[in-house]
Amino acid sequence: MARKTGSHAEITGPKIREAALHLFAQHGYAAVSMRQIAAEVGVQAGALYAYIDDKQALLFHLLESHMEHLLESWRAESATSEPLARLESFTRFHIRYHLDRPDEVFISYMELRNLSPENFAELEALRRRYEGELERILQEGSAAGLFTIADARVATMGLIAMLTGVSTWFRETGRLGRADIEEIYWEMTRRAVGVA
Amino acid sequence: MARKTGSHAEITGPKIREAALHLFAQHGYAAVSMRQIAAEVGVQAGALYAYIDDKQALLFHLLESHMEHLLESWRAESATSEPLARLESFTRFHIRYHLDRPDEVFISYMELRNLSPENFAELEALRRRYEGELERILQEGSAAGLFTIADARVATMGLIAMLTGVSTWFRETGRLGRADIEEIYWEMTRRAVGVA
DNA sequence: TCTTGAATTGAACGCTCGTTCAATGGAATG
DNA sequence: CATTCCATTGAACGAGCGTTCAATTCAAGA
Repeated sequence: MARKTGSHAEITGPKIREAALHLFAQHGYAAVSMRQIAAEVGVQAGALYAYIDDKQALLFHLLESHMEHLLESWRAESATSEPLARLESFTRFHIRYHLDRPDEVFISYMELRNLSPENFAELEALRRRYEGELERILQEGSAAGLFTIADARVATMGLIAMLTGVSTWFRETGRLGRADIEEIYWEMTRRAVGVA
Repeated sequence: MARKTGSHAEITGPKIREAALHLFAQHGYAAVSMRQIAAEVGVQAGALYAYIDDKQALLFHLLESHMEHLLESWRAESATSEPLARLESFTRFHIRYHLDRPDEVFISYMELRNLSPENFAELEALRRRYEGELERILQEGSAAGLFTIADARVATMGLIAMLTGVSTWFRETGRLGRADIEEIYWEMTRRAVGVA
């Protein structure tokens, strides 16, 4: 047998990315074999290479499109309002987005070191752009006398780490719902920048 | 040739753990081969098995002793004083400890999923105990009316994520020194729990 | 219905993996 | 100096790795 009944590039392509995303998140890039990905898709390992150049490119494109989609989504939601409202908007967006995509978030932080140097550099740039969005809010709020922040860059890194961390422990079936989490984290964020 | 000149168990044993720690942190557990570790130590791969049961046990013992040492160190430093001072003490301790051991910290957060279920459970328990130390401070401070916290557990997770995150971006040669970082993070922590 | 081309198979490539173990040579003891 | 013991070698094991490609079969357009 060769071509399978009902086989289509538009179906198999996305399926490969989904399977890879899920498996990479679960076991780690290095621990997942092309044969495992293929099995999840329902094809033989060789078939994957009609869709990807190699394993490395598969990982890179997953991370790249995650970061690009993150940036696009934020820019679509971000309105040009005053700093405090923008900070609240960013905080809630970040939490929501990260809770919605635990696999993408996980591999974006875990698998950076498995990228080739060039791919790593490109992803770093995207990550910095996203961090820059928050940093700019903090700087503008600071300049306007609304926030009291010793260092915008450090505050950015601290807040992003805190907010992103939610995806490592939050469980949909847990004691608190998403709305509760959003509220608590927003309060902590607001206070951290010196707004009572 | 067999036994090498100057070979000693007390030397090779620690060397293996050091090499593994460093390589796991750099490339990830799954991406590092026993032959790579052996090469770093300066022996053949087979020699490692005089010191460890298998690769999995090597990882586990690295993570286990890191967590145990972290707990011991905190308990040695932690005095029974009032909550705000304890919180400050914890904050500064956590930052200092994590900046001092970037490799241990890295693999402790990255390689949990490469542990067998039993080993994972044991490490989770240690991690929870450490988190519990902070959570208790927050609860006591809350009960004493010193802190204003919506949920001690969520605040714990948020603060630990923020504080631990410092080790992902801090560079010894950077713009700010350790003392600066400690100060800024302590201010953010203090504010986050509602202490002006 | 026939033809063309796209999607997939399955075998094969050369390598590397974690792990075992008999053999061996240096260290330690007396 | 002889002996014992310990640390290590180096080859070997079977398995799995990422990747390639000729062969094959199904889908789709004429």
